[in-house]
Amino acid sequence: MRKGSLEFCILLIISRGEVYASDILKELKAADLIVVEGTLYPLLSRLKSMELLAYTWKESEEGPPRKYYTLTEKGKKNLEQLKQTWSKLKQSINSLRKKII
Amino acid sequence: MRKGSLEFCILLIISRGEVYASDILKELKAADLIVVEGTLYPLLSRLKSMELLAYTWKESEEGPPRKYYTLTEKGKKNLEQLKQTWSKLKQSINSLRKKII
DNA sequence: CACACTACCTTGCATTACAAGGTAGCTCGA
DNA sequence: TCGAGCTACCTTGTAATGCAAGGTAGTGTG
Repeated sequence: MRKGSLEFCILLIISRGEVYASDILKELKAADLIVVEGTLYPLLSRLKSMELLAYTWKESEEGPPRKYYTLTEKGKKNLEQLKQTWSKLKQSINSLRKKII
Repeated sequence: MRKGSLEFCILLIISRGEVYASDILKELKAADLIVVEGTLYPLLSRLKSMELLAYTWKESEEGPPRKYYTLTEKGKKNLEQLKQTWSKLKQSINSLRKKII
């Protein structure tokens, strides 16, 4: 019915610029969405294998290297799709709320 | 993360007046939400066992009797909760969309 | 009385998210 | 120089959600 709004959020965040997992978790937390590592990593892997995301390893100045993610062309298209899906879902729920018998 | 927007939709529909399963499916379809029987019936049972819904059997003028559902007090409270959850999710996603780096 | 229709429900599977736990590189202080 | 702690990655097992497919039974109609 709604195909995971989390995926939508992740793609939104990555669309704004190269980030690595901890960045994403921070952004989600800032937006008041609680997500844990055990959810995020498998999802990133899945999106990678679906070719919606690409990553490059980058050295960090403090600690181990990081995987920085970006959207592929396919990922950008998919994000546009999800924006529409989301907008439709909002409309549907709105119509259910307004329609009082 | 979002605890099923479908449950929200079902409760919304039932909150507007006594309905039976096929009514709900029609309403969902009218709102452009595709749901099938195999999804709806187990969900209704679950909501019943959670005491959010109650039903009464009613004779039909054409065909077998129907289960008409209504919200319990608990169900009404739960629906208010879900309205808030939904509103927060919308805000969260909005904030992610607006915030362009 | 058999067939079609309506309305109920169940089973098995795929996907999604979480809790919990595990590996390994890097830095810093003793 | 080495080990404790941090950061960052990932995996496994489990619960919940939703769908596809199929099944049961009452009712009306030709």
